Amino acid sequence: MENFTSDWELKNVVKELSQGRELAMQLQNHLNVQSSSSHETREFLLHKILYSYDKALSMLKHSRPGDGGSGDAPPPGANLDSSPASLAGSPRSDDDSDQDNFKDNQASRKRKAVPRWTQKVNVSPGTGIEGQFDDGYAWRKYGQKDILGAKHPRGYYRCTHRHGQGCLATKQVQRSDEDPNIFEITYRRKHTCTPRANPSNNNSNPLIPQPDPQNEGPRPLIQNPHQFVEGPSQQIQPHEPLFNIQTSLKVITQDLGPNENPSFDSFNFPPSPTIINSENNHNNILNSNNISENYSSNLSNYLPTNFMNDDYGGLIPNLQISESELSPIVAAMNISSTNSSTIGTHFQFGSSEFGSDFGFGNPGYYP
DNA sequence: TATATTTGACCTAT
DNA sequence: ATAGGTCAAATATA
Repeated sequence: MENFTSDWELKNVVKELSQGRELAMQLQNHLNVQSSSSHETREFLLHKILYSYDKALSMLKHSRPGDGGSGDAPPPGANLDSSPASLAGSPRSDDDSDQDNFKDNQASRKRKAVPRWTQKVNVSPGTGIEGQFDDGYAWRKYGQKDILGAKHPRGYYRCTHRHGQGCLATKQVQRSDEDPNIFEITYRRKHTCTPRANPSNNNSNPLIPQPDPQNEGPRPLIQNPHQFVEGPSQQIQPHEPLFNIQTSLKVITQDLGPNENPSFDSFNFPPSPTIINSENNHNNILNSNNISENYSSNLSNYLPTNFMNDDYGGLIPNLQISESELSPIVAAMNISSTNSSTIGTHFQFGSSEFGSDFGFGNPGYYP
């Protein structure tokens, strides 16, 4: 077990290191030339580099025994780390896989093993905007609960297309006790709804990644502009490599574990936030080789180039917010950002539950 | 009127 | 028994 449990892990380490090198070279170019690159750009590169190294080191340290890592696929149950405090008790993941206990009622009520991944979104303070991200998915709030030990209630959201299209994707938004500016968003299940190109979104957010129209249909919708109590409706997408950085918001994403990252994270900020994200690309990136390219393009422009969709098992988290609100918000963020604002996201994958569901539509339950 | 949110009750897992 | 997650009626908003 001291060895990498799987080729997959080894590849990831190599990939991370290669990526770090690539990024370092880019940074070098930026430094040499007085290019138009801004500090943010450089900082972004720096973050990426550090992240890559940290990640690689982390993999080396843990080199956990893998489960069955098969090939390139990410091993399903690895937890890298931590469970956020706020998420406290939740994750348990293992699923026994018994599905059995289903009562007749609603399967949906059962907390079964469902793949889930968490992202932390840091929003600049004072803006009052608690995160708004538009990943192109529409969410509808269906509940809110006070969580033991947490100062703020947790909001529960489901895909708006649940009934219409049977999309079972859900997410939970929990505001951090310590940092009110941080929201932990846990996604479950991937979207199965059909995509529908929504012009409005695109227009406003050019940066927004677009999932494939064919696979999943993320469509940018917005919903409750009005209230956001503790849980903003936001969407994050772990998968796509796009990060939008639109304002000065910075998004930092990290994935905790190589295994876990389902996909990528992409955040879209309508306006123009700056995002720093890490990638979790293992999965996402279908072509690992191109990763660097993607980054390059992203880094340079901060614009996403192409994404792939998530096909990764549907783990696609989203942050969503109403655009209408975003604009203003973003603007605010920009301002503040100068100094401090940042939106950071961290992904954590949860554990376990990736088993079979991971791949796609899960069987799980349908309404 | 249609759609989204709020909120208490209900259900399940621990 | 308790905490977390979901449902669904009531309410709010466009």
